[in-house]
Amino acid sequence: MNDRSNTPVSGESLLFLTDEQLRKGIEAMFFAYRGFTADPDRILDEHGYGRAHHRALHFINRTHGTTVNNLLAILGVTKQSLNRVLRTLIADGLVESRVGRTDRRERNLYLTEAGRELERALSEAQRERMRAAYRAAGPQAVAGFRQGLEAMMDHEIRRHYANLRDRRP
Amino acid sequence: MNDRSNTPVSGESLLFLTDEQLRKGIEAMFFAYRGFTADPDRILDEHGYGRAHHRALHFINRTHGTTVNNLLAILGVTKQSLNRVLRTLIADGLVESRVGRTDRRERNLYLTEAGRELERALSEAQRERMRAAYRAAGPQAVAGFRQGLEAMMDHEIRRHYANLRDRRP
DNA sequence: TTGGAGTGTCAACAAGGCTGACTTAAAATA
DNA sequence: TATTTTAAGTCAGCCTTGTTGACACTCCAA
Repeated sequence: MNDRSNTPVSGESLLFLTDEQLRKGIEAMFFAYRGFTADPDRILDEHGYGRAHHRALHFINRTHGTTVNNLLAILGVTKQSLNRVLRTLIADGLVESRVGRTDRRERNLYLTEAGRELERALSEAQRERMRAAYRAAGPQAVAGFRQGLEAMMDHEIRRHYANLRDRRP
Repeated sequence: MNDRSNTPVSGESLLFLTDEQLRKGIEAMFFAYRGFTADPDRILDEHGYGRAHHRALHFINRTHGTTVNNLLAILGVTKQSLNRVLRTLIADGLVESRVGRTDRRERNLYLTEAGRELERALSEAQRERMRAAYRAAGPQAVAGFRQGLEAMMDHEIRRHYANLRDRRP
């Protein structure tokens, strides 16, 4: 329809992309994300949880002792929405909420042993999928894959992500 | 925790990936998908639609005259769920549903001019994001990006995707 | 002509988003 | 010290989008 030409993406060129090529990328993104979440979704379902729980577990595990406000910023949801999820995770003994030491208004969040166990099962499924994808795509594709993903994030979120990356214990 | 080593992914090696590297890939996937849907989400919101409407518009546009059953298979939702979305799109005059000519039980779905217009706005936002990502990642990353995404899909879905790709008019 | 496929619709429910209003406790500040 | 702001939690209510289950209609094909 609006395709400019049939010129493919050539090695080192100025990057002419047809609408057709872009459409394929868009659909690949859609289907890939579905594949990416499929395995955890099955595990979560067995426990009566959803993706929202997975996200919370992931980021609490990744930044031990993070505060509720911090989590809100990363996840980009409302306090009420997150609270509903956190409440069940705490009630089920997967997450522990401790009053902050320096600022007693804050709550620091930690995974319990049970929480770590579920998180490990979820992330292992996802890591395995990621490994398989990397294997299938080949070593030379790995860098390009990550670069493409990072370039697609919103800038502020990418900053967030970069900060998180460095702040690791 | 379970990191095997600090050995990075090396050019042509056997692909040893640390858990840390995999975790970064997992988070990149999460944040990238959010960026990927952010622009269309804003447009959809102005029209009172959601992502479900976007998906329907996309695949009807992409395979003109597709049947409801076809769409169900691609989207992976229930008939009832899709029907709710289709009903509003038809009522709003964005989608036309014509009784099948060869099999009058089937309905063939088409975008109206208004439907094409919205679809174009949505996909243009997404294409622009994709172009920017490719530009930022650089030409040598483009192939790797697509390969990584395709390798992450479920196999049956990838077949679907491949078929769709070839069946284009 | 009958069975089954494709489609549509009704009802009811759940997850997980949202807004708005309000409380409590603690920290920061005037 | 008194006041304001901040962090967290909660209640109520709404929306979208997913789910089941039941059922009706059309119409093709055996």
